[in-house]
Amino acid sequence: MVEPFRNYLTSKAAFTDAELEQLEARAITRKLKRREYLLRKGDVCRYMAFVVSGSLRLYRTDEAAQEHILRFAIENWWITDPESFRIGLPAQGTIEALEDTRVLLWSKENFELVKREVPAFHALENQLAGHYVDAQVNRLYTAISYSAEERYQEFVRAFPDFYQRIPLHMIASYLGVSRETLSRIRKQTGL
Amino acid sequence: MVEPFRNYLTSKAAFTDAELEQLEARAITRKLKRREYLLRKGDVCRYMAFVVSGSLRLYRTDEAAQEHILRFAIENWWITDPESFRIGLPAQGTIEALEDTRVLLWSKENFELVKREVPAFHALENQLAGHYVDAQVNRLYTAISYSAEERYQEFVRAFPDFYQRIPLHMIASYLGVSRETLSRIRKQTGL
DNA sequence: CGATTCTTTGAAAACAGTCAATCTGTGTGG
DNA sequence: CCACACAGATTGACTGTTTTCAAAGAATCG
Repeated sequence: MVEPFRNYLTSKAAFTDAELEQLEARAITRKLKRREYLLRKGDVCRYMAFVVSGSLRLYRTDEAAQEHILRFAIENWWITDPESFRIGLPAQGTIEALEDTRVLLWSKENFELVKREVPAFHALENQLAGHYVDAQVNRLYTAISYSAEERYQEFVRAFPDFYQRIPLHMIASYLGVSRETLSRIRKQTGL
Repeated sequence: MVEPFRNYLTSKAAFTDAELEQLEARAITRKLKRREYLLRKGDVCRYMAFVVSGSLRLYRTDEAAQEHILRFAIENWWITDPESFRIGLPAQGTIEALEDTRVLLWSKENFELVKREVPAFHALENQLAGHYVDAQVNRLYTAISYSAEERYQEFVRAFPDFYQRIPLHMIASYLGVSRETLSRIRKQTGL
């Protein structure tokens, strides 16, 4: 039984004990050491992951071997390579643990199954998916509309939990600026 | 009966005549003149729109009154303000016709209803929503990883239909660069 | 045609990236 | 416990890209 996952679910909606057990029964647990990969570029992303503890990043690598971070995830966040998980094609992204991390994993089959078995979870998942789309649109909007400095301030505002824990050069990568530029922005604005 | 909509649907999946009629019966038709608004910032986005003919843009306006285009739509595309349509909150975005345009509109209630009534449409909608997320992620990736020139080339490659029809300053807005910069990029690369 | 919209151009300034060096803190092995 | 390696952060000098402002040219609409 995974306490943090249960707490997360019950904070979001009403679930019976039987449902909670059902959800956990369909998942497998996995521990990752810092720097370990949950998904390697080119492999099919077979799992939807819930972060029990620790943190991860999803990034893509360009022709010049530069890494560009698409998403962070800490406790109580979900993470996967959406395209690869959905269609079963080789992933463009890599998922790597930033700290020692514990995740719950559902295969696509089990994830679909458990959504059918537990309607409240299906509803929650729909809500999260919608929310994810909105967040994605907002991030795109800031990317095309705001300066590097404004994007950084927005990041700190929106994710205070992240910026205490995640190396600055990764935040720079997430924002689409060089680490040097981010360093200078921070100096100018006073963190 | 709306031919282009029927052609679109039957090209995507198998629908019976009854289903096609059902789908159309739940929609209303609307004609927009060039520059006319389908949605104004601050109003609730009540409709999911299918573009029968013409074209539209979805954009947001920042504090400096600059417009930033989040999405274009031409024939056979869907468009709405996703956040406002989903939660019923005032829209941050504006939807405006770029040409004289014909759309089919479903209210949220009718859209949900018709998905329940026509399972094949529900499945199609799920597929499109997934595809939309993937496209959104890819666009974000190009925004944080590529130069203005690379983003333009990618745009032309991905949307040859658009760039013949849409004013360049709007493409610049979509890409997140000034119109002057786009003009210079085009000169350098030879369109 | 006249008005508006759209596109291009030039010059200057602001912004961001690169390269190279240095500084900091952390943790590991001897 | 120290020395060393390593990852992360900062800084300076330089280069390159992009924006801004102002103006003019081209295309299109009514």
